[in-house]
Amino acid sequence: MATTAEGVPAPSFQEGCLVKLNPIAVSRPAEQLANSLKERIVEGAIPQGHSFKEQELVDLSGLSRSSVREAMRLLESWGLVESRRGRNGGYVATRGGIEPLAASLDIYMRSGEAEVAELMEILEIIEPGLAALAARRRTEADLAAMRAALAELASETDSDRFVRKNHAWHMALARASRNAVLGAVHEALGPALIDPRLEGFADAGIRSQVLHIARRIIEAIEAGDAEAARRRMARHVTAYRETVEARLRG
Amino acid sequence: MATTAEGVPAPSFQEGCLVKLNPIAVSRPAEQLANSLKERIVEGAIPQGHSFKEQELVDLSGLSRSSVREAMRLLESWGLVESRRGRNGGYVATRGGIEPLAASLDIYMRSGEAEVAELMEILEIIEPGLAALAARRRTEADLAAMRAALAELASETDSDRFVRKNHAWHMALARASRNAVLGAVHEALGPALIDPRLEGFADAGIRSQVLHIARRIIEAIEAGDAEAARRRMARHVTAYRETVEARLRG
DNA sequence: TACATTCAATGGTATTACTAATAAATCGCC
DNA sequence: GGCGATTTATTAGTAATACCATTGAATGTA
Repeated sequence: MATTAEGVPAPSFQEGCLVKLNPIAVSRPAEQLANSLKERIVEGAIPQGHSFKEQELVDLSGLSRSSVREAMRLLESWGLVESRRGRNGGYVATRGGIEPLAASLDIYMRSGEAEVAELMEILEIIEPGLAALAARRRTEADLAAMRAALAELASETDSDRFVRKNHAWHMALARASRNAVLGAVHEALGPALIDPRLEGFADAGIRSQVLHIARRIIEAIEAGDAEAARRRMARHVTAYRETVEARLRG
Repeated sequence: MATTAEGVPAPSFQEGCLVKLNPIAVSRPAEQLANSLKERIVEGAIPQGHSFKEQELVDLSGLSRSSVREAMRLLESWGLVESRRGRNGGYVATRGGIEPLAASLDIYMRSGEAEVAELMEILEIIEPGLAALAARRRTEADLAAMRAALAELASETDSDRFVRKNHAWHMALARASRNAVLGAVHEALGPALIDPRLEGFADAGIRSQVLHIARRIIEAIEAGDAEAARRRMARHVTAYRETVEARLRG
């Protein structure tokens, strides 16, 4: 992104515009600096591992140390820099990992923005896809992890813990899919699905059903049969949704 | 989520864990305050619209104004408070909207963390689901928006703009699905899918194919035929992925 | 009453001082 | 010369303070 001498991001996509008005004057120095640096890090103009000094940024931007620090805290919360104290310290540009995304998902879902019904829809859409991907890509380690999670699940008789361990096994499957974004979405669904109204939900009948289909899904994944894995998971999740809906209505 | 007396989030899903160590002591006052308030806002203990004064938080927390402000900036970046200046100003607790999630997705995807192949996988998994949901829930306004987007698409002959308008029509469909999370994921995919290697990709043949299948999908959505919409979209996205893959290889 | 002015409350920014952590540089001992 | 302990320099973290900018209520005036 183009920037002015002050390091403030210039408005983009307005080159041909004669009267350029910024309807909402952005007015916040820290935010402008943060966005400017964000763009450069994201598009690679600032390489991974590059280190800034706070003072350096103060001099370059003309802002106060407070504002520069504010900008850096934003970048930090976006996972784009890490701060290091002491001699040879500074802010190191780093690859934005999956954590900030997972945190945002977590907040969004737990804020009650998303209803349980919406979350179930997401499960119903992505889990069959994840199962299919897992069938194509699973390693022996993935299989071992899934089997271990399944064994944990099989030995659980408490409803509440069963629900958590069920989620753990689904997470093992998601990891085997090697799709980080969908994996993060799936992971963030977990806490949000623990609805207080579902207390004591997983009775013996439900537990045995879940265990049975889980075994069949793992078999398909082990065999590398993507379509079978997808189909079985789809049936599983749909059945789960219907049971949950009945429970929430009842 | 459970919190300690200090408001620091307790590690979740570690119930069975005997030795729970927090490897990195959280040590940061601002972060602790931010997390504490985050939990309370997310779980509703602090209701929407509740207003804090900066000074109030300074007194309650015993931290300096700088640290309190730092915490509030974090909450702001999470979309959980909005700051208002002037008399009767303060920080107002607000529902965390979809924007921070969309921003995180945007950063994650544009950081090169996600390969184009991974993004195509996501499309292939969620778009058929979105189409099915849209078929069940579309309003007349949704249909009008999709038709308008389609008309825009039909009149476009430039490859680059065609790709953008194609994404716009898919967005209209995603909005009709009324699933905000998947909609946000889909929206964030857009910029990341504009790969420089796909310059001039949408030639006349591809454009006419895309238009044809788009019309058929809209027909299915209009008819409320979820399965047809899903099927047609699945075929469409798979075909699109294969074309893109061929192009990227060639 | 209606409008303009003043004033008070509050977040935004800047400056300064000090603290804490870290790694390089130095010293002392063998 | 080399190695460990100590010192020192550099840097981010925290705090305190002053002032600016914005907002809306309170006040004054026609």
